[in-house]
Amino acid sequence: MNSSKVAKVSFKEQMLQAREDAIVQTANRFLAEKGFEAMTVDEVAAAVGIAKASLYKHFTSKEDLAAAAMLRILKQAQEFVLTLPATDAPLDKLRAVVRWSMRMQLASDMPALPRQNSCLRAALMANPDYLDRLMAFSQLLGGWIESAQQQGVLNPELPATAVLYTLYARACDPVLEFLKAGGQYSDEQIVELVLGTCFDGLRTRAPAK
Amino acid sequence: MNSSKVAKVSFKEQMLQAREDAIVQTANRFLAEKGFEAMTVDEVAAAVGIAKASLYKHFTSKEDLAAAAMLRILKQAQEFVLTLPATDAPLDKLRAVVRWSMRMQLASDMPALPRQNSCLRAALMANPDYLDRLMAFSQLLGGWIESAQQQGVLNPELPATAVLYTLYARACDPVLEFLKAGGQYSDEQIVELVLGTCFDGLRTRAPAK
DNA sequence: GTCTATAGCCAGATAGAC
DNA sequence: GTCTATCTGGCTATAGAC
Repeated sequence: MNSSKVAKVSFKEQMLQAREDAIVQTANRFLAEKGFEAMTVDEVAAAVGIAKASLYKHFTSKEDLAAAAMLRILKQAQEFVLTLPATDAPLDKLRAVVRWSMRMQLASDMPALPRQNSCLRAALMANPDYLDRLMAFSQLLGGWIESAQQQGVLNPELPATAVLYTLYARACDPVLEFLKAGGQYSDEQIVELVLGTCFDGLRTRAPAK
Repeated sequence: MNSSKVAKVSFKEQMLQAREDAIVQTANRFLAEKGFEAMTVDEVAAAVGIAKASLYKHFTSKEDLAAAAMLRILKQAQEFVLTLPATDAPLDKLRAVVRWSMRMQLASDMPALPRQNSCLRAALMANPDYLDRLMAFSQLLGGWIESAQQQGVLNPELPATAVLYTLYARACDPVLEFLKAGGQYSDEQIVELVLGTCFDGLRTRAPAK
């Protein structure tokens, strides 16, 4: 008897969690497609198929909802880097992370980074879980960057933070959108094209010695 | 008598034009700092020091106002490229244009490119003057890109449009904002840093033969 | 053309029944 | 917790006097 009650509660909680996931996933898509300001809570609720008031039982504000979506994508990024073989070279791991983020963007699953002067940014900076994860993720990538620089494959004259920001920025690079709108290239071609310009630049490479 | 009347009218028109320029310039700054959605017509009017209704005598809508600002920055870009010596190498001219756009961004004078799915974009695409200028500007840069590729200094394997978009995207690269927020580098250092990663990439260059 | 005042609308957030 | 219905504030845009 007791166990059935427990199972029942657990089932309810699972349903609740599943709904919350659906809300965040939907918000994530709208954030990726339209940005925080243009996204409305109404359309998120409508797309999920619930009333707006129900959504507000899960999230206290639009910023709170968007922050949950940003936290979700950050968690996914952390899960992704766990799948990378430890034997891979640091430079290859960095490339893999950028490739992953660009694929997410092309699939409309990557919300754009909030502007410096944005209310969403304020909400994120007030979220310790987000901040902690972002710092841990940045330190992981920062370690790879420094290793690659010591190995001589990544330009050692570049500040590690500048490299880090450059990689982060690929997740919201409008070049992907432009090339996709052109309709001339497949998603994978676009990813490899932009990945190449990111690491090798636009100039012609000197032939390897 | 007639001449004084003409002069008077001309003076009035000049004042009117000056006011309109002030409005567009202010709108341009807010577009650069907050983006189209977050900018309000109220704050533009307040910053200029006029009533909102007066602003609407000059521009029929918020989109119209923003389009005027986008047209203005495009005209400035066209004026800038006219100052480049014809004797400069194409690659140097491209570099100069990107440097100019990044300086404008750091000075909060460069409005962000509108998203593909934005009402501002629709207004711009409906503006023949803007479209014509954008096409002319793109063809000018496109010519320089192809020349640089034929000279072998710009990677000939990259599609010219991909190069063009990559250069355009530097004007709204969040990396500049991030590095500026860090407070560790001067604006000029940031510009040269990002210019370097754009053309030469993140990887270590093979030593020149 | 400039102003004050306001219309009209829309989106974020809430009240209260079930 | 979910819903319908509503409040509230802010923003675009306009009316009308001067």
